[in-house]
Amino acid sequence: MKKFVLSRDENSPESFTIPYKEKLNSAQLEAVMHQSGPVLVAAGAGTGKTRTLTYRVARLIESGTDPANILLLTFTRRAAFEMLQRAGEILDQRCRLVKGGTFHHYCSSVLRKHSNEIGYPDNFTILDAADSMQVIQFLRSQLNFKKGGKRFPQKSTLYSIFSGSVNRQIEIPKLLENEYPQFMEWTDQIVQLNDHYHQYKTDHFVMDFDDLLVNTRNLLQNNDNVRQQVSSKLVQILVDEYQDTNRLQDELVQLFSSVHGNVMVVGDDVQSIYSFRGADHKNMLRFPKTYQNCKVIKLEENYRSTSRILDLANKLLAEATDKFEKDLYSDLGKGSLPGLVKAATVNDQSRFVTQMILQMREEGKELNDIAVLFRNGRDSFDLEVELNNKKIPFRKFGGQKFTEAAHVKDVLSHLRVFVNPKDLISWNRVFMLLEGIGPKTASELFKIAQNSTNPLQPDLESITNERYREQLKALATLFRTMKNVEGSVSEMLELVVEYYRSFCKKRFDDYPKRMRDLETFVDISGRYGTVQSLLEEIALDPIESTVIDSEASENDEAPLTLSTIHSAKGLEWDTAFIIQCLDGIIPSGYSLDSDDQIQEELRLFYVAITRAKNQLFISYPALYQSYYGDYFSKPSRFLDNIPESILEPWMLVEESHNDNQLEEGKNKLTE
DNA sequence: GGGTTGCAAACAGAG
DNA sequence: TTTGCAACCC
Repeated sequence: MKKFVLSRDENSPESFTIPYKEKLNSAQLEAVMHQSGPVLVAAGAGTGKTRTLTYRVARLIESGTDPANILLLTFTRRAAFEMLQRAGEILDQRCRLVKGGTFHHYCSSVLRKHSNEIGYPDNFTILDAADSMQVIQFLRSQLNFKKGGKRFPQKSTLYSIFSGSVNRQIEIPKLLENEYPQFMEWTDQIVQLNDHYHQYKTDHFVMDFDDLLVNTRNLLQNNDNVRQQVSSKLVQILVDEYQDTNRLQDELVQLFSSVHGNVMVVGDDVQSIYSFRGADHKNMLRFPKTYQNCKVIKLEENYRSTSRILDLANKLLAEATDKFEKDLYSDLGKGSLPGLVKAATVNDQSRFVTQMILQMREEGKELNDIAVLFRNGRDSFDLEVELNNKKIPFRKFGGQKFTEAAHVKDVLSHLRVFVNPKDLISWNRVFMLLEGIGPKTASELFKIAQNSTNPLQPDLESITNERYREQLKALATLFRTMKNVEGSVSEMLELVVEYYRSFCKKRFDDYPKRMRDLETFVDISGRYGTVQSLLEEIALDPIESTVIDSEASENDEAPLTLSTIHSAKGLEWDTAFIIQCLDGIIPSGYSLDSDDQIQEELRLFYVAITRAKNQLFISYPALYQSYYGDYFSKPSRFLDNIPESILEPWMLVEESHNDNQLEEGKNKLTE
């Protein structure tokens, strides 16, 4: 095919309203002003990656690119939202029209538009990881694999296998051989189960996260009309956090940019921390080879952290193998020496963090300039209690999500069958709430519902069992009343929540708290236009638990941030605490038998450290309390070779009335 | 047969 | 805090 490029009268730099030259360094400016063709921006931590993307969005719009023809792909929805908001502030509201979001979001919107081309209706629903696992579990029990008591992999393992195979584009047998040799004897059964899983998803009009990417890729690959239609609207494509994209996403970028070829990817290979999800930082190394005439721009000056924090980061990275050589430097002064805090117990660690935060707040620091970072969601539990006691408001990112809690899933299942009556797993959940109904009866009822003219008002004639006939009538009534208020998402949700109240009471000891959660959920559900969009948004961007909690509280002080390191990616704070830096936590105990995985844990630790602008505390408890008992623990191996001149040891001393003279460099704890 | 209940065991990271 | 499994009731 021939291509004719329509030229446009570019604005001259002088006519821009934004003084780009003053706001950006030369490398950033080059990236922002780049006209057309592929570009790779290799950007170290804190070198103004976000700033560059933000200004580029504004610049493109100023130069006359229709904002609706710009696609900004980011790692989280929040990141896209914040960047476009910033762009809007420096330019104007046109920036809101830019398409921004994650790969999953964008693919989902493409698929809704073209669902018929791939044999789906447009009301397909999205399975989150837990839903997918339930489907797998259901199919597994149907297939009934049992053989001499040999262990068949758990549903979560099966899910990782299926998902890994898709995202890395490796066949299942090969993947088993490489990563799960202990399950190789089950290869045939696992492959068979995967086939059933695929069949299930097409039969029941559901897609999992991976399907959003795969189906979009397949659609664009197999249907040239659609590919042209989609990619001709993507005049400029920007991809953030490119080091954490996988093979499949790489292919998508190629398809999206196939008409215009204007694609800028931005990333930092040493911040690649998502290989467990199939991310391959070699995408970055490959990029210049895949795209001919690709320009490479490096951002190296760090604008975030003081040099003492960078010294620690650089020192740590010296241990990393397989990376681009890169030394971060900054002009922000030396700053204070990062501290390595040894606490006696987990609770002492929490008291230290809490008291430091209180002290900083006293000195005028804002809580939202401070973050506490950790490896696993549960590593902050003790601290959360301590913060609550001291009435310090916080928001937590990562870990268990609000929408993953059992009571929320119960309620959502009702909405899901309402939108997509073929969703068997949700029906099962709905039915199994009823007294006397287990998996077997639930499947029977599902069949009855499917064979009825309206599955939401199933034909109950054939049901002889009086015991649940009444309950099923109540359920049918619920769906009928929901239909009546269709259009008001909050009202529909409220009906479900009221219906659910008695089940909640029966199922949970802490039912008042759970009901309060659900009521808050009703309150915030007004922001979703339709039930379908509520379900979609929630699957692709689950609500954090603390959002629901803080919605209820009246405190308007900007809160402290607690976050897993993974969720803290791309963000920065004046002060950061990294807690639970124990060997076995970071690096995670799961990673110890593979060198590649330990390297990834090291990069993760690097990401954590480079979140801090001014002050950094790394802490660990000397005695670690696990559910199984207490044991003495060793600080992270990554700290082994760090000299005290780079990371200063702190010790915590209990305040005592007859000893007021504390030595220099020591800090005290008070009750 | 099918549903419920109680106990032992394991527990990442996220779209 | 959830999940798998075995023993126990309708």
